[in-house]
Amino acid sequence: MSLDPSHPAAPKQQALFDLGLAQQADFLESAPPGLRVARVQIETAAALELDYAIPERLDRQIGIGTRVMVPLQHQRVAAVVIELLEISPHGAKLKELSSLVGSRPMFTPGLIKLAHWIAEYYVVPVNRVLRTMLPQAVREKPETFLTDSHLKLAKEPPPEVFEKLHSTAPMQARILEMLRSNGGEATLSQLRRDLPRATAIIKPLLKAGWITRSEVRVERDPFQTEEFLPSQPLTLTEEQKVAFDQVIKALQSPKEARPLLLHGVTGSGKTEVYLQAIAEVLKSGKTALVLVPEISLTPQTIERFKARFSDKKDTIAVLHSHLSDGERHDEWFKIHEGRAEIVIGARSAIFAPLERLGIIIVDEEHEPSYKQEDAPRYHARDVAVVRAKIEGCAVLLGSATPSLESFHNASTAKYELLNMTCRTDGKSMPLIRIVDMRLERRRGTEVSVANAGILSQRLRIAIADRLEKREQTILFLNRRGFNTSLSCVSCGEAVQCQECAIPMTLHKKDNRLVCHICGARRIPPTKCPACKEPGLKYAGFGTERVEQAVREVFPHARMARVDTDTMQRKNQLRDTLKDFRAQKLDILIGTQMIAKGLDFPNVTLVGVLNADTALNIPDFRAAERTFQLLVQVAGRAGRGEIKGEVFVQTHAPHSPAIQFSRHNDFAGYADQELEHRIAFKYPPFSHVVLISARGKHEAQAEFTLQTLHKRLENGLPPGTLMGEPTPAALAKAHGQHRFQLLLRSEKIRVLSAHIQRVVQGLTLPPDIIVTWDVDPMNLG
DNA sequence: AGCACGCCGACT
DNA sequence: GTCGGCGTGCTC
Repeated sequence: MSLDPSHPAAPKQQALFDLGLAQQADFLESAPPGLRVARVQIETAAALELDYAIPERLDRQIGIGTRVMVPLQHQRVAAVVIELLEISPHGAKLKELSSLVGSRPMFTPGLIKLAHWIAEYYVVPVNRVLRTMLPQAVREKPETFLTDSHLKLAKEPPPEVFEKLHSTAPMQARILEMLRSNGGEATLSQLRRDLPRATAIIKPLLKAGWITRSEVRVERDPFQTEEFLPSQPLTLTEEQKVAFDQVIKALQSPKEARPLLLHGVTGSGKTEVYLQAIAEVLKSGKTALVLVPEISLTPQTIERFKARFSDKKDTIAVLHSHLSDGERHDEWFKIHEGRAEIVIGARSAIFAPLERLGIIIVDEEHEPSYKQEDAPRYHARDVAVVRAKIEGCAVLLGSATPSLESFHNASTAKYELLNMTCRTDGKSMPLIRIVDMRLERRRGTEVSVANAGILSQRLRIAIADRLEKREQTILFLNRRGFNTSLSCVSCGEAVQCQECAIPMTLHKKDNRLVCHICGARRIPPTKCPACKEPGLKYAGFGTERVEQAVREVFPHARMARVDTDTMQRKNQLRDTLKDFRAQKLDILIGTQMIAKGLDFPNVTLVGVLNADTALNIPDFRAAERTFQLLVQVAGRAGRGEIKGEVFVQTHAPHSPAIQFSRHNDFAGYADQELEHRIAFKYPPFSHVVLISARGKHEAQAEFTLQTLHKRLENGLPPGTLMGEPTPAALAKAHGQHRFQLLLRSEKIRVLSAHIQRVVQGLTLPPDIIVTWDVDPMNLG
């Protein structure tokens, strides 16, 4: 991949084509005649389904999923057609649809079904779901493409004309020459690169008829400046072949096939299986949808797809949060107009309007980022399974550390399990060494004392060894800042944020205490804000402190810190990772950002500085998260020729998450964890619904939730376990007090329906916000 | 009686 | 979401 710095925003010229082309309504052939009534969902009004008559002039242009404008009282509002009928029960009083929005249905019938499923399952109004399904730019400014003027030499001007122009209008002559040397055509923006005033100069030429002008669309392509070296399919290992054959079977009879769960250890070549499966899908004229977590949606990931399908890389559409509105609009329309065969994207790409879907792939299916944190609070992996069912296509979930939900579904034969246990390079998994920091502290070696338990002696020796061998090290710590708390020696209180109930973190670079929830900053106090005594003591360490410690111990090592504090500048992360890959750096210290998906062949040592952080979160998934994190982080070590080594520093060396990750023993870990889950009726043995109330007034928030609790008790479906309203783990955030209520049930559809009933008749105090989350990923 | 205000249901 | 109907309660 290379970047062309000369015209970073230069529109891609190959993508020019006539504006009118895509607007032919070829989908109409399938619209059945005789259905005169359209049932629509009003976009702005929750659960408002109304019937409208289809006027003659729009006959056969209206299908399920068409966006339309309809008269509603005295207004004209946007709506989506969800059903076509012969007659309406509302008979005579039907008004007529006003007009179409866009030149073809914005939703496929499958997506309309999916929207209703989501609405019911997650207890959200369907209009909210439909809204989420379209990117904002598509919803608000559909079909607003960037255009350019395509200029063509209409006829070759005779020499005397040239001569005359040269003396009377030299600029005009120059433009004619430019066109001639460019094969008789060019775009206006091309001309303007050399002649900024070209727009005005071409006017007389157009008038005289020497050139013609036509408006063409220009794609805003997020990858226009990048080149991709074609790659060939790799030879599959035995294990990959077995997995691949199962995928092929599913592709051949998708309606009978179960969702596939591909459990492949890090480095087992899951992506190669995806790529070859997609190639099969494309061969049969179908399309493929690939979901990846936002964090791994890096240029490297996309490069891999574009490189493999380099002959048709223009048929790959990419959807993620770092696109500009314009780019997202154009990528979406590329899919909408049927010009995309492969879509790669983050969570919301599950709503890509692809037709003829052959397969949906969800990579890293265990990733919590697939859960949307605001309404509709859907889980893209679960939505993918439902969409595949609706579309009648195959669905493949992949992970080195499957979620227990998916693993359980595989154990109970709802899903089909495909295992890949070996690395493709035949290398063994890295050695994982557990360092008991309690012993380390007791031992009190001079270095560990100086570094307040940040680097164990064993890890320090290992780093020194790598520095000597010119191999690289990654140090991982899931906390930013210097110290993680500032507490009073007298009363023990930690300095908290005014708005949130958490201790503030010291960021030494600008000597401020920072709240990691709301971002509030304050100068560190010298006296305890609670008891007014002096004597405040910092404790706990973050990445900033680690960087200092490592610099003290290894003053000559070249290192960089990667967290949101250091990666503020655009492209800074990319540049740092590039330097690390080019071995201009010896040590990379960082948070989440460096834990996942990265592949550096020369990294032979990974240190997890505090494996306990994730373990101590009050959430029934804390251990599962820790296990996943350790296995994924360990996967960063030894991707190249040399065997990797991982040091995991912990105060809880015997905890199962840590012990099982040591041998990369997923099955052992899962068995053990599932015993807990079944004992406490937690997922996957139930579905959880988390209801919360928050507001400025603590008592009011609590009372609201208590009232809701009472209402839920009335007619609570049998088999539902309902807790009591309790303060949330984060009891106060952004100045609002938070309470929560946990419900569990094996029959989530029944519970959802009950919550729907209770919630719809709810009138809330104006300043209290109540939310409900079906299958939450965060309890707090 | 006349009017402001807020709640609630209808909107096709 | 927005509008209008209707009931309540206050003012003239």
